[in-house]
Amino acid sequence: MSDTTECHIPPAAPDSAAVPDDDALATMAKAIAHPARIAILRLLANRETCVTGDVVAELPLAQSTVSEHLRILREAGLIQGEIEGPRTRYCINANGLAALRAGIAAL
Amino acid sequence: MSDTTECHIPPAAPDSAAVPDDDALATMAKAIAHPARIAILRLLANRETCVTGDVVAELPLAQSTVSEHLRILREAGLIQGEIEGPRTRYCINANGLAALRAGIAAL
DNA sequence: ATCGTTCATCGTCGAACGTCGATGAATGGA
DNA sequence: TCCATTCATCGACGTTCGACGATGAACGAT
Repeated sequence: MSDTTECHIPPAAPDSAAVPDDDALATMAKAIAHPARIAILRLLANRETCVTGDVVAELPLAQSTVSEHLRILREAGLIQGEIEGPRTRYCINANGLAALRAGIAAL
Repeated sequence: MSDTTECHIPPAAPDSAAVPDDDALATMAKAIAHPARIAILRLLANRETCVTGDVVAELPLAQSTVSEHLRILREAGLIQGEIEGPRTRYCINANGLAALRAGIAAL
């Protein structure tokens, strides 16, 4: 059942795209308010292999720094990570991204 | 010819919605990454009177703090201000907001 | 010409951010 | 069982942010 080559996003809500409140929107905006985190989002959107080590290899930053950026994105709800043995596989959280878009659209 | 009750947005580009580069996107995202600035954008979107003093009156912040927030939004290209005698009238920059939406959409 | 109003800018101070190296927990392989 | 790999967390350090009061420039009215 486990699929190690694909990040399986749980079904969750299909695409309700609920508009977040101001604080949540500010948090999500802050999450993408850094070039490194934008690069990470782009990386996760364009690759199916989204293990932490891969992200570290693509960025000119220390492993601890990348881990911190991943934490910020995860806590903002824009990505999600699942532990996979000794490593962690990250992927885009489509719902979070939809909420961000909805929040911006509602401005 | 001068219209003191309406913020006349210069025609500019209709709605090209060019996707900004990562740094510009990060700057715009940082601009809305604060509840007070989100509140200001909402204020400017819902009112036709957008003089600095009005914004100050609506927020629980000092005049200098609001002025700083307005500067950040202006430099990010999300709002624009025109001097009108002793006061300054601000309004939404539709093109900047469209660029932000385009940048988020392209993530 | 003088005064009051309006607003941007400056200086300051504490809090939060961004980065790094070091450390340690968890896992899988030898 | 022991070791190597992977990653999150911690502590430290410098930078940036957010807030304020004070100051001064620009303008209109008297």
